[in-house]
Amino acid sequence: MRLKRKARLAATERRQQLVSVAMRQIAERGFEGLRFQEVAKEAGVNNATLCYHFPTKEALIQAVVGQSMEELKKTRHRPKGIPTTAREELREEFQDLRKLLRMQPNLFIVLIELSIRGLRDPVISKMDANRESFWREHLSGIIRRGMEQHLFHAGIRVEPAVGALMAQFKGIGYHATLGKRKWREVDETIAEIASQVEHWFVCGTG
Amino acid sequence: MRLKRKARLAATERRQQLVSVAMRQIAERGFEGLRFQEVAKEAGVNNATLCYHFPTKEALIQAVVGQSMEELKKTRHRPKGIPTTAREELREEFQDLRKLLRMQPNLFIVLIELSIRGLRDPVISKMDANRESFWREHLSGIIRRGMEQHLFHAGIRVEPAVGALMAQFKGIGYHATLGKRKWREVDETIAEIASQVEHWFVCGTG
Amino acid sequence: MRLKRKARLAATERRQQLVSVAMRQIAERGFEGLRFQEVAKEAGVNNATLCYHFPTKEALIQAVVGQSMEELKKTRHRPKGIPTTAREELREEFQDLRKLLRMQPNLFIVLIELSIRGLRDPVISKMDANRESFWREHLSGIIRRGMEQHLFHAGIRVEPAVGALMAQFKGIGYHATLGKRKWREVDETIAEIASQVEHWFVCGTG
Amino acid sequence: MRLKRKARLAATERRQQLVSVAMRQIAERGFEGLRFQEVAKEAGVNNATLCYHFPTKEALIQAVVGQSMEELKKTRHRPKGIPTTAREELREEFQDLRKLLRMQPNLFIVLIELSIRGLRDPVISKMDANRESFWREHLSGIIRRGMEQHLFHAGIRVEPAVGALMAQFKGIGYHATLGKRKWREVDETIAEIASQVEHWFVCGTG
DNA sequence: GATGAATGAGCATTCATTCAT
DNA sequence: AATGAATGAATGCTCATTCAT
Repeated sequence: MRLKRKARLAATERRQQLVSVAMRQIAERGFEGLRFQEVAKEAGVNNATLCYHFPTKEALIQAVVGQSMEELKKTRHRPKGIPTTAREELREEFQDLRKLLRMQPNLFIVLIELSIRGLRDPVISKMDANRESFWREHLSGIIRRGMEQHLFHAGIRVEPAVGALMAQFKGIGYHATLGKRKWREVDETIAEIASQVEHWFVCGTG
Repeated sequence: MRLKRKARLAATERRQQLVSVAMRQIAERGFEGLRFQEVAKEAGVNNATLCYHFPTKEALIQAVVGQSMEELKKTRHRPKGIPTTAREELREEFQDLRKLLRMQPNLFIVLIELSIRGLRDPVISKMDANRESFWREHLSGIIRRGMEQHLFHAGIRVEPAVGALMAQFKGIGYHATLGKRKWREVDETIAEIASQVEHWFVCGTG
Repeated sequence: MRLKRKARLAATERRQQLVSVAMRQIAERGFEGLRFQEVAKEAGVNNATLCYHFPTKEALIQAVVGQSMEELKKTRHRPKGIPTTAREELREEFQDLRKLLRMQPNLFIVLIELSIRGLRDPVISKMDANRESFWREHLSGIIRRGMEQHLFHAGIRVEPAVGALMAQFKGIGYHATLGKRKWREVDETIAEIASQVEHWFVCGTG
Repeated sequence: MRLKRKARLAATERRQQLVSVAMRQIAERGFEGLRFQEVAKEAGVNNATLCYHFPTKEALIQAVVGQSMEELKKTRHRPKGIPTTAREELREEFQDLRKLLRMQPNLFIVLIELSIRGLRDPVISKMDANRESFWREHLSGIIRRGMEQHLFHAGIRVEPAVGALMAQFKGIGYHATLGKRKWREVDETIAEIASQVEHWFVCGTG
């Protein structure tokens, strides 16, 4: 009936929408480039409405970060019914990365921005450290299982290997995300590094 | 007469100083966190003096970028009197990275910020692309020489290999810079990846 | 069914409660510091509920003012069965003031705020003027009766005397309220001024 | 030459002007009604110019308070070449008050607002307390001198007398300022109370 | 009677930039 | 070369108020 009145959404839906918009805008303009007004405008609501749902800019950013972490977990913790070899687990890591890069490119931008913010903001830093130690554990597990299964070389020193792996994964994400590369090129880079790593870890590939 | 009399510096010296301060502040607070006022204050000059030397914020940032590139080149293009093998060239790439990480940690922060900015700012994007294609050429050269010298596997596909190398270098820089790691850990990561790459490229290491 | 089910109060009760809360908050933070949100929160109701009962901030303030006036009258117009002398009436004025200061300290803050508001808000100004002329009449009556009863000096000029009395009453209230004094000090001040006034008005005290 | 460019004032002059404007506006609208924008507009400068000279609203208010105190002192500490009796000193207190009320009516509004603010703001409270204890000393001195000179009754209890005096002075200021009275009425009130006090203090006036 | 969601108008403050000196 | 004073354009945020339910 009214022309002006915006469709009144339930709080959760509206928040979801606002976070979505904010996330896209962060990917476009960066954390510091995020403008309250712009988010509101794009969401089609008033400035104050945004403040109603997220009382401060920081709160909005936190919500975006929270959702990013959720999406990360969603990809990682999918059900794996069939037990696999460590070699396949390793391959899947690369596949996950590839899938994520394609389906959630904005997520990577946000994560990179987040890492940088971690340099200055101890709260973010802590979150980042947690995520990383969780990931580190995960990768350690794969390598150890590979060695137990006698699929990986016995001489692998787990700690440095995990560090290298993580650096490589980050490198792929960083290189792909900030370089505006074509999928083909990204796929090749992933394939190349995956082969290299497999060659390095797995027995009998030399 | 005056006690507090500001040393009236020559333009180039003052500019040098201002760029230096700006670079440090960018490393501390990021590009978007850079504040004209703060740079001026830290440099001990007036707000307007900064504007005199760098009429816009963009100009100041450009100067910082320019100097960053200079420093990058300085490390890269040092005189290499003795001709070396491709294998040694490759090793030196990793050594350069290691040295740079240690001696110019701020430079990496600026470079990462720069990459992100490249997503939004076409001027920066262009600069980044130039730097990257230059670097790509350099790495291609090493690999090709390695193959010509029959030190590297004949089957290496140069393009993907270079892509992987670059991703790995970036990964190391990114991982080391944004993770507040200890030198020991960084060194191990570099060593690990360097071994892996060598193992992958060089004949007779399997 | 609901545990947190808000008691749905009758309109008058709810209004009473809200005015009470508002009055306390005005005493705490001043008229301009009064926040709709805060009143609602302290009353345990929603923002909009407050607006339902008091459509504008002005309406809420008016209600507070109204209640303040009621409380003032309550103290003043208590039943005085026994006829008294003007001297005793005068003494009682001071006693009333003393009692009111002790029992309704917030009331004084509100009244002072109100006077200031009267400088800017003609509605308040009018109310204040009414209250004052009513009070003026009351005091005039006492003085005139004192003179009729030959208790007070014959030479008293009623108008200036009333003005002085009012200024002194206000002074006591103001001094006591805004100075965070101890009761003992307040009592002494009242006693001193009361003696002085009596000495001035009443025959045979010189 | 330029039409738009405002005359560029020296910092102190501009600050003086801004404080003046702010003081008038505080008298008109109260401390909380003070609007940065309005002050700037009335002073004929930009919003940001005001911020340049007074970085926060609080700073501006402090400046106004500071100047108010200055003006208070100016009236009080004028040179009194001729030595006087305590009786004359007392009379002069009332004369000072009368003069101040006439020449600096805004000052009283600011002082009353200040007292109220003191209820909530400990900094202001402290300042107010200082001013009051200074004033208390001053009045005590007069009374004591009066007693030493055998002009005042020997039985005067100094502390309560000073308290009463202060309350009466405040009452006069408050009554005159917030009641929009005519000078004639104010003068009569002052005269009345002055007589009363003198009658009370001074020997042989009964 | 009560409320959650939404809003418009307004506010202090920030910041890069300008200009006369 | 350097600066103090000044500014316009934002920006995040507050608050009384509205409205459909």
